This record gives sequence, C-alpha cells and structure tokens, in this order.
Amino acid sequence: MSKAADRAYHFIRGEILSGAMTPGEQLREETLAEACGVSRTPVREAMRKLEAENLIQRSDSQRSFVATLSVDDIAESFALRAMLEGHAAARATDRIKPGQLATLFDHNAAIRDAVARETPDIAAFIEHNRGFHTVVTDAAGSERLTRLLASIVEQPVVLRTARRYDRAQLERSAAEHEELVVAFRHRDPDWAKAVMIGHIRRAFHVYSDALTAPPRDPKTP
Amino acid sequence: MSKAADRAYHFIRGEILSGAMTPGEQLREETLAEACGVSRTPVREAMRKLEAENLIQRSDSQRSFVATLSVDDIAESFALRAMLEGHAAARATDRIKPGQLATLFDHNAAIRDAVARETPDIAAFIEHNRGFHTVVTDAAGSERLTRLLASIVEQPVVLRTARRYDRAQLERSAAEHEELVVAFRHRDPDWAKAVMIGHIRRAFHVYSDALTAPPRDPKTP
DNA sequence: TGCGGCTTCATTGTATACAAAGCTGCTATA
DNA sequence: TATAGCAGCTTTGTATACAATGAAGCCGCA
Repeated sequence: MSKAADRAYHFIRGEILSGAMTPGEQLREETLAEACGVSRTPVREAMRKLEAENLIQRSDSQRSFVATLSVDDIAESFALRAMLEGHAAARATDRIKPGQLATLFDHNAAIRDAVARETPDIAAFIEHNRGFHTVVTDAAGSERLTRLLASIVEQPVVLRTARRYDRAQLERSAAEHEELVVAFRHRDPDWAKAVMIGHIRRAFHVYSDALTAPPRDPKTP
Repeated sequence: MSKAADRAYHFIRGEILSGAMTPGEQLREETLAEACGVSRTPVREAMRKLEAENLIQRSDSQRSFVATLSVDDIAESFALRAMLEGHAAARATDRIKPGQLATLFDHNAAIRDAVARETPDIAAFIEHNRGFHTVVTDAAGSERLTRLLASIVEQPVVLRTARRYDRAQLERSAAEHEELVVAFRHRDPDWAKAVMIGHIRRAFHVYSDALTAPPRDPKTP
C-alpha cells in the first residue's frame, strides 16, 4: 500500500487494537481522514482492508463499526486458526531454513526473559509471540496461507488472552514453542502440527474460561 | 458493494473467469473503467477485492495482472480448500436446516440430469456443483469461514477440473454429494467431513493428473 | 398521545483533476 | 556498438467536489 493509504491503515488499526476505539463504535471516513491527515480516498481503501481482516464490520446501510466479536465468533476463529497454523507448522517442517530456526530460538529466548521477570512483561511477551508465529507462517512458504492467517488472527483476542495468562501459563506457552522447535529439528511434520494445534487450543480455553470467571481481582481473596 | 463498484467487480471477474483476459495480462484501471462505463474509483475498489481473492496479482510497482497460478499454488489451494470445506461440512452437520437439505437434494438432482445426457452438460454441472457447495458452506453458519472459502476456491481451477472429468468421474462426484447428504441425515459430522475431504482431494488429483497427461484429443488413438 | 410521512442532515459513493512514481525509448558519449 | 542518463509518456495514488442514499428528528393528523 502506498504512503497515505498505509498511514491510514496503521492509524485505524492501532486505534482499534489499542482500545482507543471501542467495539461497536462507528467509524466515519471524514473523521478518520482528518485524524490522520489524509483525504477520504486512502482512508476508504484502508477501511476495506480492515474489513477484510474482520477488524471492521459494516451495517447493511454501508456504515462501518469497530467489530464486536461474539463468543461463537471467537471460538470459530480459534478453531480455524488452530487448523491453519497447524497446517502451516507441518509445511514449515521441511521448508524452514537454519536462519529462521535461529530467529525462532531468539524470539523464544526473549519470551523466556519477559516471563522470568518479577512482574512478567506482557507487552514483550506478545511482541515476540507474534514474531515467533510469523516466522513459522512465513516458513510454510505459502503466500495464500499467510494472507488467510492474517485475516483470522484477531490481535485484540490474542492480547486479551495473553493478559489472562498467569506465570505458569506463560511458561507453558514458551515450553510449547520450544517443543515446536524440537519437532522442526527432528523434521517431524505431524509432531509440529500436533504441538501447534495444542498450543492454540490451550490458548482458546484460557480465553474462554476467563469469560465465565472474570479477571483476577486483588480485592477478591 | 454499491452499484458501480459491484458492476466493475462482476465485469472484471467475468473477464478473468471466462478467459477473455489471459493469465499474466496487465489490467489498467482506465481501460477497465471505460469498458464497464464507470470511473476509476469503483474499478480500483473492485480490483482490490479481486486481489484479496487471488484473481489479481500486483507487481512490486503496483501494476495489476491477471493471476498466474503455479502448480504448487494450486496444490496448496486444494489442500486448504479440503481442510476448510471439510470443517464446514462437519459444522453444517448439526446446523443444516430441512430446507437447505432439500436444496442440496435439488442441486444434486440437477447434477444427475446434466451428467446423464448423451453429451454431459458441463456448464449445468458446474453451476449446480457450485450451488451445492455454497449451501454446505452457508449451513456451517460462519461468516468468517464463508469469506475464507470464497478467497480460496479458484473458480478457474474448478472450471478446468470439471472439464477434465469423464462421465464416470462426473457420476462419482454426484455420488459423493449424495453420500454427504446421507451423512448429514445421520448427523455424523466426522463422516461428513471425511466425505467432503475425499471429494475435494479426488478433484485435485484429477486436475493434477491432467497436467502431466494433457486433455484427451480425438486424433490421439 | 401515537404514528405516518416529510424534511433535513449525516454519511457514503462516484467522478474528475492533478500529483507522483515507473517504464520506455532516445540520445549522447565512450 | 554498448550503455548511462534523461525526457516524455503511462499508470497509479490522492484530493476534492458533487451525487445519492439512508437516518433522525419534526410536524400534522387521527
């Protein structure tokens, strides 16, 4: 995407992911255009792209809103993600290059660091977790798969999920990443796939359990 | 999509699917705008959508071309399709409504008709095949899944595949559809999934075999 | 007071003009 | 003759003005 459209895209996406715009809130082209200093044309383009990525939904009368995800939506999105990332892991197994394996290792070292701190650094965890998964997806070497995954992985959900993790779960997550690397080293696609699917399904259940039992509150015993 | 953009979308898509525009051919916004009597703005929107659907590819300098699919691309797209449509069939199993089951039945009756003719009516076969699969996907009741599948199922490939089918294969295809309906009636998601995956993987191999052994030629003994 | 229809306003869709970025082919030079 | 660099042309990107469409509030009537 070119300069203005790209800028609009990142601006809007940022607003949504950071929570500055809340789910259900209406997005007006004019307002957004002013907010990021471009005209409506590139804003429209950015919005169409975000719509394709399910971050924006449109009403039947063509108005745009920050997407609100139902529980069922989220369950479905985790299911698809597990399937596709599992497939990606299997494909990556005999395509991944030594350099990429090294990068995976580095990301996970950073994750271990973030988790080991007195109060875990969730932001760093999320960043390197994302980096790790991106490398795996790229290593699968399918442009189509990469795009599909981009349109499924709801970063707001990933974020909220990570925030629910306690230290043990964060460590468990890092351990699963390590197991995936070992599976790659052994060139075992079935193993890689199984690890990845388990990894994502566990994340789903942490997320979904949290919906029934809201976040830990210091005041609650 | 609104009127002009929608028109542009269907026009361009039609040109590509019908073969009027050949793979690798460049698409110019101005030319297309004139060809379907709208301005460049809606044409650009349509092109972005078609790009998301992999019917159009863009060069690094932002020029657009009718997509050329490598063998690997196609193999990957069949793999993804089998996975996702298999999932859709499983989900559809306990969501499909009686009316939809009836529609499936009707489509398949039409397919049987098309196949039974002296020279099978491939156009009708394709139309009702598409209808059948669409009903299954819809019955799965996931907007996200529907969109994902739309961006994967390459109609040009489906078309070419169907043209490779001989009568036995066309009948086999109809039989598989019938088996899927039976699986639905028995509310057996695993069965439905297995049938769907087999159905698509078989199509893949017909397509891929045809690449090594070109179409049957009357002149060849 | 409740409701149907109208008016007005807010918002999105489309066309067009201009700007920017690439490609092409020429010319000048070694 | 080969090639670097420039000039002009093609194509895409962005801004802006205007058109169309849908939403919200208002008024009059029952």
